[in-house]
Amino acid sequence: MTKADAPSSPPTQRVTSHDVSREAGVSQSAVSRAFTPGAHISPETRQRVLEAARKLGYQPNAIARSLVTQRSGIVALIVGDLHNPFYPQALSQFAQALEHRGKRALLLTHDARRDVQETLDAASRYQIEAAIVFPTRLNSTLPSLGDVSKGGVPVLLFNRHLPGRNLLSVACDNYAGGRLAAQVLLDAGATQLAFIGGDPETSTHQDRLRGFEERLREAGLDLLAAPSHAFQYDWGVQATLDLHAAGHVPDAVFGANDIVAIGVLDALRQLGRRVPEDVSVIGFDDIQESARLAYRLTTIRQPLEIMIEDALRALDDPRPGNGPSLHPGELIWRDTVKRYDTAKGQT
Amino acid sequence: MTKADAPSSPPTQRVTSHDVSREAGVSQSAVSRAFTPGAHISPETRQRVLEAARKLGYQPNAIARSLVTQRSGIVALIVGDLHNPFYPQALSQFAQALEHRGKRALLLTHDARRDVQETLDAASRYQIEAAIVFPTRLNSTLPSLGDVSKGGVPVLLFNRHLPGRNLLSVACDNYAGGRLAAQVLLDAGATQLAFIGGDPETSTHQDRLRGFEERLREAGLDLLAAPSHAFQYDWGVQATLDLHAAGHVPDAVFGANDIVAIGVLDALRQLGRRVPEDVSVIGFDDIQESARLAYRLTTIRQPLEIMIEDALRALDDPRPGNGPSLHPGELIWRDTVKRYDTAKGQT
DNA sequence: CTGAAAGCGCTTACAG
DNA sequence: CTGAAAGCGCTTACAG
Repeated sequence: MTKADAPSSPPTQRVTSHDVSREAGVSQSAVSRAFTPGAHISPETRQRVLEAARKLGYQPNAIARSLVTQRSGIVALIVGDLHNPFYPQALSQFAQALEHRGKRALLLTHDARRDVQETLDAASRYQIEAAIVFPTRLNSTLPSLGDVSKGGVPVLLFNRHLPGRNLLSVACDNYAGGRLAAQVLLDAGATQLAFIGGDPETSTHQDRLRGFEERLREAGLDLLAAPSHAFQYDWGVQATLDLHAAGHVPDAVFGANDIVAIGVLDALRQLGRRVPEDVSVIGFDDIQESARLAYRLTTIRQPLEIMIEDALRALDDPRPGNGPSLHPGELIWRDTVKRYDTAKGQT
Repeated sequence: MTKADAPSSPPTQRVTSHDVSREAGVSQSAVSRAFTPGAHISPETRQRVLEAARKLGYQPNAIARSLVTQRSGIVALIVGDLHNPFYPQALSQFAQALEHRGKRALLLTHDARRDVQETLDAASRYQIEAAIVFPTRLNSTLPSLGDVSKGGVPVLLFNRHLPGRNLLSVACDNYAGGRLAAQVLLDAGATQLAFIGGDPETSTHQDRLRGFEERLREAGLDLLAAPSHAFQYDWGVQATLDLHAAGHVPDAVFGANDIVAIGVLDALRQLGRRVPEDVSVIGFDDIQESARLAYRLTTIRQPLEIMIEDALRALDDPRPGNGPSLHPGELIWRDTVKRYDTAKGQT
């Protein structure tokens, strides 16, 4: 039943620690110890084992190891649709950070039609040590998420905060970011400020809006408008067009994230409005696309690396009360917000 | 030593098939059978087991199953840097397609500093059934890749073709795509055609260039220039600026991929050249960004879904001679190439 | 259809 | 330091 091997290839079939022990003339335990960092084994034996292993092309079976150690070393990365390029970037950085810690990332997708719980169940069969959930919209699936968290495996929400839940969470300080966006726009001399939202059910949308609106109110200003729908380019375009069609002409727009803000910019250009002379635009995330010469979007950068480090740290010590960690966003000045002095000159 | 449990949470500790068998009053084998689709088990017993399982929150241990069945159900997805948004998209679609087949994706990163072999070794410890490699530049690591392929686990290169190697490979027909790009640009009336390349060591770059150049030559034309460096936005900008600075003024540019072509567009705009009136631009891939109103890039779309299906099919039957599958690209007309009739009017 | 038992490839007390 | 042995949680012949 074995397929004919290519001439030069070894007789294959999986090579196990027994094969190596035979080759090295030691016990199977010794082979195991040779591959275990802190194990009690003489340097000579280890050397002999390692050589035999190399000769046979032996790689320890991580599956078997997981079974006995009860630690799989696997962390689940659960992603929804990846329309927002912010997430792929986070994803690969997570995978890399996990590897640095000797762990592996199991990639699972989650579409809106199914419950996240299903995906988490599937993941739990692989004895994952933790799960990191990249959100699209999670609201509909909140209840079940809590259970998993209790069930033993810590679940961490990336870039979302679910108030009142016993979930780990790492996010940017979106409220402060919202305030910062308002501040920047106010400094630019804006008085007619609009917020083009994303998915209104998400904490990112809500927190950014709240911070933005609050800061405006402190300045004695009301929001010109705050339509919301989805974190998508098309929506940014549409909302901007609608806004102007309805006679609401902003002199500053805060896009709920960069993808939306880029849609805003393209719509503004189509409407013949000059950025930043006629209208300032600021976004959130700082994705690659925002730096294109065609956009040069001023935005608030999420400190991805720090957030990821923090996420992994939190997962190492998943205290139930290890509430959301909030990281301040960083203002990235580019060309879509009127400069202070320019504003002064014009006001 | 067990940590104190939260009040409402069950006594936890992993629940196994033995726990379920006890609860259901059957043997452990019966529990196993209840969770095995085609197994010989009476509907009643299965029902009883399933209920007990639900009650206890039992999930079969996929790790243990893998050990005995010798099939992990895990496929490694090995990614380099994800600067090109084409790959994240492919990545998540792969993960999804694998799930549809009951398999899981193990996500591994590969940076240019290390050998792909290391990553493949790490993956093989998890008894992966196959590996799919998303390239950045693979040339330096070719030799080792062949070995793994022979070692038993099929390795498939996505979007690259390594001639003469015993590797599986799925890619777009880049040669034909190059010819198509030339055809489209010739039809637009162009006579001064430049190719802005990507990484010159990659098959995608080479094949697209070859097809492009060949078609030009058939039309009695020479390439105006064909600088190459990397599949990056900044390079597209730089190369275009350099080209013009050197006095090579193209009336058509083929960007080796969309990211490069978008850089070309931005540089052209900066130079004050009108697209497509003064110069036509075509790209390759059809990433999301290409559809932005600011770009509306005419491009050749890679048939991602078909390529992925084909990749998974090939992995199911990894015949050594299952050479590269080539899929034709699809021309996506947008606004960066002069229309035929327009061209006619102007020529 | 059902259960007892062997065994997948490891790790880890336990003796020596 | 080293080896023999038990056991991680399953699947799967083997009898019945």
